Amino acid sequence: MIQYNMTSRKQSGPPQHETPVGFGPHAHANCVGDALASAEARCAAEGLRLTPVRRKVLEILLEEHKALGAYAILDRLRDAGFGSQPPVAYRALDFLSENGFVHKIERLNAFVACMHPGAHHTPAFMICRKCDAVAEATSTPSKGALGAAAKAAGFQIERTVVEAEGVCPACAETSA
Amino acid sequence: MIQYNMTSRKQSGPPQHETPVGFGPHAHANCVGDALASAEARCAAEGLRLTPVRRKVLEILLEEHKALGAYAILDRLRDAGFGSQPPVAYRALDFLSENGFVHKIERLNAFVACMHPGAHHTPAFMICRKCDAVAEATSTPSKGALGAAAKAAGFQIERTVVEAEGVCPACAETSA
DNA sequence: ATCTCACATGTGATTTTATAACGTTAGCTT
DNA sequence: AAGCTAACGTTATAAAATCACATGTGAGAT
Repeated sequence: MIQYNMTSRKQSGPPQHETPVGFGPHAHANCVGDALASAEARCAAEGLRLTPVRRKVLEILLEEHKALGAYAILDRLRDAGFGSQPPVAYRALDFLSENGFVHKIERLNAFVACMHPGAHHTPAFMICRKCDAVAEATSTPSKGALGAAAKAAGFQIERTVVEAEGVCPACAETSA
Repeated sequence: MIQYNMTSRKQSGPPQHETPVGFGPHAHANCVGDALASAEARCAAEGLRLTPVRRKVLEILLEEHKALGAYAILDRLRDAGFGSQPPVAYRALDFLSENGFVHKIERLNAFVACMHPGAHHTPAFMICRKCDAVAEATSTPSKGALGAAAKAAGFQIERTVVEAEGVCPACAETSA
């Protein structure tokens, strides 16, 4: 199994947009630990309460490193000894997504851990329809055709959902 | 109530992208009739079967001119004497969206009639969070930051979801 | 003309996703 | 300790989507 870095910051040539997080293997233990630590730090700094359930949900999403439905998360919460009714998961997910630690993938009715913690950003996602792997990039939809259309129409954009569905490199290879 | 044209083709200055459909009033009877006629024509030309249920669902969406959930559509189907179980609506919606006559708004779990019938396009939507009005524009997400990220990651885009949530001109005025 | 095969529809049941409502608990503030 | 607020646990229910299976229907083959 090849081993390459997940972010492209250190690679040869990503042009001028933010780290398009790639697919494939990477230093996962670090990635989980670092992200959790950074979430804790930010919560402390901003007076947000990263309670055990919330922390566990974030950990689950970081561990899995793919989009999980609320009920899949709930199963894991139950296994870990937390409450097992839907609101437990949904409330944690609400908190985490309001604060940018996780994002909802509308196309899948599922959730992923944020790959650009800390940064204010307008996320964009690449979703593999074969393996459900999800990679996060950043987009600037308000600067392209959509932004122009919004301006022309007098529409004030507050939030954008940008999701691309397709086939990830690994699955493309497998099927070939 | 002001009266302005819905398409911007005839207006002063939309740059070089396709007709960003605007919000607000327009010649609705024509719009519904024309769209239905054009759908019928295209189905005839391509050997697609625009059956009564399918036609009715398209008509409902054109009439309402906003995003409707499958169950809202189902209610109207029942009133019109069609079957009243969910699959009736979902199957018609599947057909219509596979063939580009309607689009699903993932953010709302709802459906709208296509405003660019006939054209192959990658739709983008502006959704008013106050009144749920939806305007359709076209986007070129594969040409911007997302396209670059996909290329860098080796991800093959097959389909994109682009939805902007915000406030439409009418609602912005009302609240002011 | 009728057979047949693919496609479309009707219906009941079920699954999946999400929220409402309400009491209890935990951590702060005073 | 009293009182406040945010978080949690649980029951119940709503909303969105699909499964499974019987029935109907229309176009081409025989």
